[in-house]
Amino acid sequence: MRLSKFFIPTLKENPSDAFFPSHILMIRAGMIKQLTAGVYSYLPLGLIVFRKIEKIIREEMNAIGCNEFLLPALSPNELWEQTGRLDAFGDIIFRIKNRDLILAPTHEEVFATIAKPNLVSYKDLPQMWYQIQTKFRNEARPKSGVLRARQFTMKDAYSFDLDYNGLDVSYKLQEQAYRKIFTRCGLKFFSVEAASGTMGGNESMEFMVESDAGEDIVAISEDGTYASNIEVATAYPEIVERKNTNLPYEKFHTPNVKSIAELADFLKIKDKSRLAKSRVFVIDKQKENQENEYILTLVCGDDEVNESKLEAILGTKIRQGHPDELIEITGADAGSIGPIGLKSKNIKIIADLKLKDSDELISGANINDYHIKNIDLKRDVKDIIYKDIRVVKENDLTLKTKSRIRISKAIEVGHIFKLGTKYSESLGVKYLDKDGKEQLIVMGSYGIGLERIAAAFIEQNNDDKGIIWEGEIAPFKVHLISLEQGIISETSDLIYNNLKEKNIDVLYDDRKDVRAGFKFNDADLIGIPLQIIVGEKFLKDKKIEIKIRRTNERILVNYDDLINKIVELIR
RNA sequence: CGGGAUGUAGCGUAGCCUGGUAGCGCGCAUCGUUCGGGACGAUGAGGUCGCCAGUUCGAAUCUGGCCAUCCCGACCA
Repeated sequence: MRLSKFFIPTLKENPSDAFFPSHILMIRAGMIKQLTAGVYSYLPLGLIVFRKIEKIIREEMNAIGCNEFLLPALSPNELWEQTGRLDAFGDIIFRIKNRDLILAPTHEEVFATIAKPNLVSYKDLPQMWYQIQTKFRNEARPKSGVLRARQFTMKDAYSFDLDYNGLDVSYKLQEQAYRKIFTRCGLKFFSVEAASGTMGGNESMEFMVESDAGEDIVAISEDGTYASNIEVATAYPEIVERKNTNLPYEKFHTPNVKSIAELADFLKIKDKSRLAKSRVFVIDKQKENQENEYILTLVCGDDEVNESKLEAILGTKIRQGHPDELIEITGADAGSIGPIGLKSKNIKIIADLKLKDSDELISGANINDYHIKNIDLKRDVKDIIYKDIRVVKENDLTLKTKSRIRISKAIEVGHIFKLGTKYSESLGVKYLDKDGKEQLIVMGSYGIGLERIAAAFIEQNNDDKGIIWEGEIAPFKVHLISLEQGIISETSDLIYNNLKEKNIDVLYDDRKDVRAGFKFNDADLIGIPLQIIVGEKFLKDKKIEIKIRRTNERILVNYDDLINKIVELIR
């Protein structure tokens, strides 16, 4: 491609509303342009990169026998009502105003409607289907460029199996394909255990790229044996040891003490582990004649409650109690709540494993400005349940190997789910087995965010000059820079044609009246791995300069050896 | 959805407090000089100052409403 004909609006200055390197550089290198919040136009250079990622994904999906489809983005409301996801997704779904249609945020339902009349016998299974298609999600807060957009490209795949053993096989195939895809895309990635959220199902795995621009938080062990999304991460519980002093519990006055930090200050202590932190959660009633359920959680003062773990334990959505509810339920405001003397009897108490049978604890008295000391959970709190409900912290140890845990931010580039029968049940996707008995098809679902791969790659591969492409997803292999007219232009044209003959993707900066420095800076910004610089300085000795973008290393080669050297460097 | 900020030429911004000719840098056009790390000089084009209403002789500037964008949080395959 000749740069004189290529539309690539590079920018010298940083756009004012971009903060992360990938966002800044994708705009500055002319890859994308924002149309409105969370919606981007893909410009030629960006599209070339996205297409290369698509090609890798397509090849790896086809390699495991996955069939490519292309489903519509529009989809009837009715279909989504059948699985209950019109409500479950809520505001995240874009709705068409003048038709009962939605813009699909994912495609389980639509694929299932194809499966239903066609996968009817055990002989039809298993099947794996996928598409690479535009998804629409009405994100409340789009951010960080293409990392969280309202319109984006996803590879979504679905497996249909006879039973759970079959699902395990399909899931494993997808997992292996994912590892190949991300490796070929040049990402430094890792996989983590994950929560499945509104997708349903039990087991799920996320593929993560560590980056400050990421929105997920992960716990990673130093010995490399453990990595998990913080939502489901567990650590070795350092039990708060019993002292067995058997002191009676005692109420004491704590004026204006509202938080654990203030309580520690008031008591002049540093170790907050015996200051049991209480929080009240509510499960809203499902029907009119039911009552709300309340849960009081206890964790060590320096820990936090992990609400997603709590939801998993309870098997339902929870919410934090409103301030006016708290008084009603406990008798006190947040800050003076504890496990003893609760006003309402209908409260389930769940304590973290670290507090198992602990004594000499201090917690709220359920009377404003009072706390209780010498609480012995074993002695004083009946019907207490111990569960792992805390958020894993930096320097915690892993459960199995006691390796130190690090907390980091990460970009989720892929997510695979063992869905099970959630959709086949609600949509009636069944087959007849060998014995002529009706069975539910067991499904899996597998997603990759295309643009996120590109953004994650740039997050991991950039410097103060720009992007540093490498490997298969580089938009071009070589950036040929011609520095003058006359003989230099002729030589450059020759090199350009030779490279094209060798099928080497080359971007040729043949622009006239553009000064050298401008071309060099554009080249570093766009970040093609190899630069060939043709200028008078070396051409007078029949030499051509090759610059390696990543290392800034410069290699001088004889004109006649250039193509061979380039072929060698690309390999 | 809650909190905060911003909106002035294609991009980055000053001016707003204290109302009176809309300014600068980059980019763009023409000419000349320059020509291996975002050149220099000269001339020039480009603006409903986010939108609507109000106050005023007069509003980019003051007031109110709306819209948009960004940041923090909530939410979130």
